Amino acid sequence: MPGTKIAESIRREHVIAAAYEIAATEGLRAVTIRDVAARAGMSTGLVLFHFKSKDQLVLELVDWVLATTTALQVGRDILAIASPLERLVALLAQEMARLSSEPARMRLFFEFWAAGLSDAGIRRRMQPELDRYREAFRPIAEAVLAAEPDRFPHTTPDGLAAVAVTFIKGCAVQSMIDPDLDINQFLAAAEGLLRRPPSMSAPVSIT
Amino acid sequence: MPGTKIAESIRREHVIAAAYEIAATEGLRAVTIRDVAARAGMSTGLVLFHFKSKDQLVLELVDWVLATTTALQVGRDILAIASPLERLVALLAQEMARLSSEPARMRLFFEFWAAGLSDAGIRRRMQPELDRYREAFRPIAEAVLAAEPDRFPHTTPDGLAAVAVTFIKGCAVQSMIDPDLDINQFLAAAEGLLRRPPSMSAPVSIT
DNA sequence: GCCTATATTGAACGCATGTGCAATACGCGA
DNA sequence: TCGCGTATTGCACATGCGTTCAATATAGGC
Repeated sequence: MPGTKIAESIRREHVIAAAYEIAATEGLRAVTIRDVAARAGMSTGLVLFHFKSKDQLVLELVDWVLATTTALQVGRDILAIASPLERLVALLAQEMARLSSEPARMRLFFEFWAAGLSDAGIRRRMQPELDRYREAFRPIAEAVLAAEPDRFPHTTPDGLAAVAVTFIKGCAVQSMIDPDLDINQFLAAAEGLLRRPPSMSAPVSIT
Repeated sequence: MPGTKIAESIRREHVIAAAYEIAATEGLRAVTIRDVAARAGMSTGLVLFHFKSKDQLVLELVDWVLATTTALQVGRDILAIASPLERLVALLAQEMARLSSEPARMRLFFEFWAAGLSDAGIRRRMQPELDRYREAFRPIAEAVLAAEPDRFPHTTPDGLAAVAVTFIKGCAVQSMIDPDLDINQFLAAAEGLLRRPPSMSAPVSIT
């Protein structure tokens, strides 16, 4: 006995949300049509009516996770920092704090990452987003290199941007398995490594 | 019609090797009793005779992968470096080169990592190994802090060791999906960040 | 108020998987 | 040579999965 009709866009949102909740808490392996349908409060057939197949559902879940994970926001407070290197450090601090504050989301992100290695469809969705994220670091990386050319004799802006992103990824990976990771302690060490030794500026504050 | 008997230890090695080959190339999801048995050249029943269950097989595969992945070798050439910070940089370079040279192994490692978040059995096997790996960085981290106390005012040896390991993990994660990653370019940027600005030493060479 | 397109249901099918098990072959000590 | 414990086989079973589909309820145009 079919129930009341609901707008397609709302149904799709409910399904994606249900799939995300299951994937983020129990892993991708636990995402089944039946469980997703049950959590979304509908029948299994309806899920496959709105999403043609399970693969399609997973791919749209990838898009949904990426849209809320790999968007780099460079706020005015960061742009206002005069020293390029300090600006980069501040941006690193922001991203590490942001990504490590949602271990469940990062955990799913990396599960997709691993899945993308053997699943061409997932890989095709993730690669452009990741490239865009790294590219967002390029302007600041260029400024850092221009400010201190002697310090980076063999470094390209792309290389420095890649290093920054790698550092963020490492932090996110670590925080997945260690939710109590002390980000401040972490940043203090990173800051010491990055900053010029004779510096006496105050530690970066995380908002 | 059963075949010739073979020593149990050899059988177990064959099974683990077959499981590793499948997992490293097609992902953990592709590891099934049947496929592992086929690749190892035996029947499905025999696999479950030597390993009581599939979970048991996977757990032993975890051990096998960890044994050849998270062992930190600090050679004499690195110990001979006078400057603690240069020693740390050299060790980072060695580990990044080592781990990124085997993307298939790292890929499986991180798949276990993700699996450990929802599978307590896998987590219990990995956690001690990872702690040991990080602990291996502690002596060098202590030396770095002792050599330049002004540079790291709020940093503990554990914190610095965690940062070093995180950087390595980030590099390994990156190289998984991007096998053509230019490690040298990567290291040049990292070196510029880590080293004291007026330095004029030669780039670190990777063996 | 009917009628058609669409949404929705739940059962059914086919397939792959983990596991159990009875039958059988092997190697070794007596 | 015989017998016994162990290794080995391949099939059968139950389960869970993705997917299909006929039946049915809903909403909106006429």
